Amino acid sequence: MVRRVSIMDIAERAGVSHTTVSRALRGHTRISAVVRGRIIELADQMGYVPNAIAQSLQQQQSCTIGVVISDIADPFWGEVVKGIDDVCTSNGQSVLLHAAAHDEKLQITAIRRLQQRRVDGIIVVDSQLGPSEIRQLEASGSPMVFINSQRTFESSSLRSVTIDNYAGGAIAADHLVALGHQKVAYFGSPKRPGSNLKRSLGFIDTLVAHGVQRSRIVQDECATDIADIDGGYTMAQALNEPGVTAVFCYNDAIALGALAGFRANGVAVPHKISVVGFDDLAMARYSWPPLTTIAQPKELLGQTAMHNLATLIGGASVADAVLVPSLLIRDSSTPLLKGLRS
Amino acid sequence: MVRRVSIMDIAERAGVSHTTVSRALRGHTRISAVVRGRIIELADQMGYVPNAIAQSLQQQQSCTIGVVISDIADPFWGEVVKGIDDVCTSNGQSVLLHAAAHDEKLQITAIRRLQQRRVDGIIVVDSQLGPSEIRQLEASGSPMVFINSQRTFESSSLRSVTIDNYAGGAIAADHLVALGHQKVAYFGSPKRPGSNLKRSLGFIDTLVAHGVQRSRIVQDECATDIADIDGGYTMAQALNEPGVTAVFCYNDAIALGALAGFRANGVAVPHKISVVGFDDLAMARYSWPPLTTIAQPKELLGQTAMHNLATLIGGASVADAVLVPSLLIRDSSTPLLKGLRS
DNA sequence: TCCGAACGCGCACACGTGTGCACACCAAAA
DNA sequence: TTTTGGTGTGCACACGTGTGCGCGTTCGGA
Repeated sequence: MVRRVSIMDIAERAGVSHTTVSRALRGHTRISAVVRGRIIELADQMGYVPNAIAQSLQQQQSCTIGVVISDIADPFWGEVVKGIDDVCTSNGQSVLLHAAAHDEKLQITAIRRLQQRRVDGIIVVDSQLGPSEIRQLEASGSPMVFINSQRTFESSSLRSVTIDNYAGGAIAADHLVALGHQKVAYFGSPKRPGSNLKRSLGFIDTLVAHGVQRSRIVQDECATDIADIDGGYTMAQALNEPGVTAVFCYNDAIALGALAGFRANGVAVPHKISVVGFDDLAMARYSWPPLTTIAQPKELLGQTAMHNLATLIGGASVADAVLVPSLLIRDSSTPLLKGLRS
Repeated sequence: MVRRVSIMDIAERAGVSHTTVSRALRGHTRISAVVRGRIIELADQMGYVPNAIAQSLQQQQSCTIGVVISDIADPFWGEVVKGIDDVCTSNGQSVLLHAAAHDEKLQITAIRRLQQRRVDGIIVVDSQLGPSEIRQLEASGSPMVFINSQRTFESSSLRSVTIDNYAGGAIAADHLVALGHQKVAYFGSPKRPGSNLKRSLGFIDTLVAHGVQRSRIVQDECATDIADIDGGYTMAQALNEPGVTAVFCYNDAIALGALAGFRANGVAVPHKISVVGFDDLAMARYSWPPLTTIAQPKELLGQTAMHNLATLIGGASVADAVLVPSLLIRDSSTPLLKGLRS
């Protein structure tokens, strides 16, 4: 941290007290126009940059938001963070970023470090935290909002913003059943146990409600230590269930990998098998074939979380938010009959 | 910022001065074992969280790194930030993120805000800043490192970490010429004038050196206000030069869009046209066809920048770093003869 | 001329932490 | 007993900023 000019330095040069400088720069009333003018000019000329650290200490607020994120390189979370950052900058706040892979301990230490930095509030993305940690965090008093938490929790002070994963799974099932598919697969992600379970449950329940037999729904999961897209590729290659005509994937990354995996196996999408993703990544529109997917409002997710966090910080209370996903039909899914014809 | 227990509170409860508490918690010598034990226990029991803001003010360093980024949702920058964050967390530092689109003014204001926060150093990614701004920033005294800056600059104190864009373009040209292509196109990105120019120059110079006539090299550019991938799509659709058998794209996003655009036009890749990208995004391996590309060491870019920034902060000096890209041959490029045969 | 009000500014403190210096205490050596 | 040296602790300050309160000055009205 470079030594920089302070209001004391300006005060000395201007022949006034630092109090006067502070008031002049902050546009306080009851400072004579001449003095104010001279101080402002002097500050500019001396290259004064206000010390936000000292201000934070004095004002007891840092105007800083902490964000704990499982994987910053994931394009999905990138869009969410963009939404957060948008609201932050328009609020005059800054974002303190801390990565913490899908791991309880890492997330807790990240949160602790943010609390040391006295952030005004914290957004945790893809949280793996359970009831006991939540209770502990409640006690710490920091306003917090969880985006797409992997575990549900009850809390009076901590809030969540979530996509309706169960509904998303149901929409995918509706879509595939409407296309005539009767034997389907689900490609899951064990790294996100909560949302994975809900998407699969919504999917399976709805299939069953439409009369699909449970035995005709097969499930597979990625290894936990590989990237989603690689997992999708290997699951597609490994799929060895005769008669499966459609796959619903936990997310677009898995689905995009699956497209490549099926292609490598000579299984035509969508003619032999339909593929449905989840998220609507920027890439999904341009894959081959363009991916049918359950779209999440990614930036809105971040913006909503940030808005709710801001009201929490303001002392008011907000409700948990649940955003709804929507079906985006492209070319990777097709009616069964058309598929059989080919 | 919630009111939290301070070392003064602990001191009062322990019946000692805050000095003693501070020393006990920091593991200072010459504090009796009994007193230290009691203080540590008390701190734990009272839920003490050290105030990093006060520490920063006292120590004159914030242990915080500012990052200015053009687009956090861009998967390329996501990987770079990951590299930065890795080094930061292992150094015990935090990352203050500020978005600032491809715009000089925005980047300057972002830097100013980071300086107000008294970050120990700043990394600017995809900078558009010219000599006059650079000189201004030099005067501010903050250690800074630029990753893939769009404009070259001379500076005694500010450092850069760059991929060798010219060499990357040359590699692409070598590859395509070796495959027998004699009429080629370049799909550029005006949003990044510096790297765009270098990649195209390296590409064109090398083509010419290999005997390709200048008139047989066509160039196109995205609109500035749309996403890369959309731009690639439209450029591919608009390409109306008979005889062009290969395209080198500014980056993978444009190339992936181009793959879709050619497909929509019924132009087979690589049989009718070869496509080469730049970056090696995670997706590039799984596109159809898998994308030949000039790979950048993305995480290494971030790590190197962070390492160099750390030494700069430590008062030592470092040299500018130039990392070399490498050719990754996949299926989107193919020999011309084979292409003609189909 | 006198008095109250408004104005312009500084003193002193607070925020939470770390540290140089001094001081008190105790044990061992002279 | 005095000196020396080491040990454990507190005082007072610093970091840079904002603000309640009080003091001196000026101005307008009676």
